[in-house]
Amino acid sequence: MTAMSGSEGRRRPVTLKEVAARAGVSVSTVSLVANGKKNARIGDAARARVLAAIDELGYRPNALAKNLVHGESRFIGLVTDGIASTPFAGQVVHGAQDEAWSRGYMLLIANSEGNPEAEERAIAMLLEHKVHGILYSTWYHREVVPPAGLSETDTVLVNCFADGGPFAVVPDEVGGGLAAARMLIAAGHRRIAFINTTTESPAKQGRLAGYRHALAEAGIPEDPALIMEAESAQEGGYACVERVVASGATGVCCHNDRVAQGLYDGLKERGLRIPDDVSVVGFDNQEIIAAHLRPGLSTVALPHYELGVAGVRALLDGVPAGAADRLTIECPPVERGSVLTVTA
Amino acid sequence: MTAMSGSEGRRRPVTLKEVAARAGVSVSTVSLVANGKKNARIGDAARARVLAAIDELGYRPNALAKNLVHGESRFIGLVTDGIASTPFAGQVVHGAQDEAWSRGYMLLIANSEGNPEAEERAIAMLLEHKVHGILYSTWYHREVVPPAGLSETDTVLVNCFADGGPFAVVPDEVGGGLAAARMLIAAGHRRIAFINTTTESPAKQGRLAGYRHALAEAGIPEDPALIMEAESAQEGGYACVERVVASGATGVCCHNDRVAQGLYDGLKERGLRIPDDVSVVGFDNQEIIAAHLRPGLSTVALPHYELGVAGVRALLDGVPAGAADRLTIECPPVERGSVLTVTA
DNA sequence: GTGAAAGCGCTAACAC
DNA sequence: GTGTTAGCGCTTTCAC
Repeated sequence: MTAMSGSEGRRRPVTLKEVAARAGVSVSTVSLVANGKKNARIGDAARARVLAAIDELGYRPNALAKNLVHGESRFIGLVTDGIASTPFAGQVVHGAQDEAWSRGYMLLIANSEGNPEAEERAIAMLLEHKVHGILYSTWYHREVVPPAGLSETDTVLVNCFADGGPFAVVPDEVGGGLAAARMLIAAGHRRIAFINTTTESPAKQGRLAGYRHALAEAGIPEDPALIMEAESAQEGGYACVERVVASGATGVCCHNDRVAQGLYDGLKERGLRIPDDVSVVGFDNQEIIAAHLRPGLSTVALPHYELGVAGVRALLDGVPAGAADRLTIECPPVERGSVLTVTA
Repeated sequence: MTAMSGSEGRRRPVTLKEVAARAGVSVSTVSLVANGKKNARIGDAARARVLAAIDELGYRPNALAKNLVHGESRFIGLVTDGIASTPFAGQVVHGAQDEAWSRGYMLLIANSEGNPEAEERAIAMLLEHKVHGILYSTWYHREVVPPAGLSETDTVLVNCFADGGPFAVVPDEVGGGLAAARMLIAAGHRRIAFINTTTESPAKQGRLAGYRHALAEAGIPEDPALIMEAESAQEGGYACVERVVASGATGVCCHNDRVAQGLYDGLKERGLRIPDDVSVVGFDNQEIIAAHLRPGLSTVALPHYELGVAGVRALLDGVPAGAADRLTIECPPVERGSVLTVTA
C-alpha cells in the first residue's frame, strides 16, 4: 500500500529528543552540536557520542520546527501564470531555483495558469506557509496588476511590471532590438527589414525602438517600407516573405525565432538562400528552433534564467532605497549562421 | 530596503492568540471556527466575533505550525534532473503541481540538473522539510539508480524506472510506436520507413517494437531496408533523406519531432512534397515544432503532464499491494496534416 | 560544559 | 458552548 517497494519501512522520523536519549545528553546539547554552533563549549566525549547517535539513528532535523521557532521559513514562493505554455517559464523556475537553492532556500511553486482565482488561492497558500517572499512571474513580458495578497509579503515581479507596484525584473527589450539590428549592420547590411508582431507589448515597442536606435547610430535612414507587422508565429513570418522580398532588404530582424522560422520556410520555397540571399536575425533564442534551423539562426537571447536569478536576489538582498523600480536584464546576441557579411 | 515598494509595511504575522484576544474568546474557540470544524458547537455570537476579528486582523493560519502538530506536512517534493534542458520537464512539473494543488498539497521543487551531489543535497533538504513523499523525475524516459536518500520516504519514479526500485510511472513507448505506425497504415501506406535513434533507450526499443507490431497486425512484411538509425535531432532526420527516398517508402515514422523536422527540410530541398510525395509521422508532440511545420506534423504525444499527475496520484493514494511495479501512460496520436491517405 | 525550561503557533483532549 | 492545558520538534536564555 506504500509507493516505495524496496528498502526498510519508513517510520516516524527520529527526533532530537531521541538522539539525546541515545547519546545520554540533553536536547540542548544535541541541538548545539547538530547545528555546529561555533561558540558552544561541548566536551569532546559528549560531542562524539552525539555525532554517533545522530549517525546511528539517521537523524534529520525537522526544518518545519526550526522555522517555527525562528518565526520565518526558508521558503520562497514562485507564482507563474503558465509553466505549461512555454519552455520559457521553465527557465525562470530554473534560475530562481538555482539561486534560492544556493542560499539555502527552497522554492515553493504555484502555477495559476492565468486563472485569477487560482492565483489568489495560490498566494494565500504561500502566505500561510510563511514564505520569505514571493516571485510573481509571467511567461511573456507585460504589465500586470499584482494580486492583492502580494502586499502581505515581500514581492518581486519577474518578467512583468506594474506601475507603482513591487520591484520588477524585466528583459531589456530595447537593448535586445539594438543588438539584433547591430548584428546585421556590423555585417555590412544597410537595407534591414523589421518584422514586428501585431500584439501590443513591451517587446513590440522595445525591440522596434532598439532597431531604430541601431539604424540611427549607423546613420542609416529609416524606411517605412521595411517595417512590417505579422502574427508572432511561424505563420506570420511565412506570410511576410513577399513583402520582404519586395522591399529589397538584404537582412531581416524578426520579432522572434518562430517568425524567423516561418520566414526561412517561405524564403526557401521561393528558392532564396539564407544567408546568401537574405540574412535573418531572430529573437528569443528558443533553442529548439534557433539552434536547429539550417543555417543556425543568429538571434538575441531572452534571459529567462537570469530573470529568475535576479528575482531571487532582489527578494533576498532587498533593493537599495532610492533605486529604480525596475531592473532590466540584458538580452545578449547569439551568433549562428544566418547572417552573411556583405562587403560594399 | 524592502522589495515591495507600495502598501502597508509588513509586520509580524497575526497569530491565533491575537485573534482570540481581540474576539474575547480562547484560542481553541478560534481554532475551531477558523478550521470550520463541523461538530464544534460554537455560539453564534462567539463565532461572529471570531470571524470579525479574523477579518479585521487579516489573520492567516500558520501552516508550518499546523504541520508540526500533525507530524506531517502537505508538501510533495519533486526532484528533476533537468527542468532547464527541455520544455518537457515543465509539463511534468505542471501536471504534478495541478494534481498536488487540487488535493491541498504544495510542490517543493528541487532541480539537480543531473548532478548527483546536488541531488543528494536536494533530497536531504526535502526530507528535512518532512515532505509527504518525493517524485523523482527525469527529462527523458530511462532507467535510473535512485539516490539512497529516497528510501527514507515514499517515492514514485516519474518518466524513469529502476529494477526492484520504487513504483514508476512511464510513457507507453510501445503503444506510442504502434499508434504512430497505425496512422500511416490506416491511411493506406504499406511501405513505411522507420527512422530510429542511435542511442539505446526505452524509447528506441519500445517505439520500434510498436512499429513492428503494427506492421504485423496489418500483415505487412518487415523490410530491413526501411529501418534506419540517425541522430535524434533535426540533423539526423536531414541526413536520412537519401536513404528514405531510396527505400521507396511512402510513409516515414520518425523517432521524434525533431528528426521529422530535419526530414521535412531535406525532403523539401529535394523538391518532394509532404504529404503528397511522402507522409511523415513524428513522436513527442513538441508543440513548437509539430504544430508549426508546414504541413502540421502528425505525431504521437508524450504524456508529460499526465506523468506528473499520475505520479502525485500514486504517491498520495498509494499503489495497491500486488500491483505491477510500473504504470504506463498512453501516448496518444495527434493528427495534423502530414499524412496523405493513399488509395490502392 | 551541560541541562532545565520557556516558548514558537497551533491542535486536540479534557475540563467545566 | 467555551476555556485550559499539554504537547508537536526545535532553539535559546539562563542556571548550575
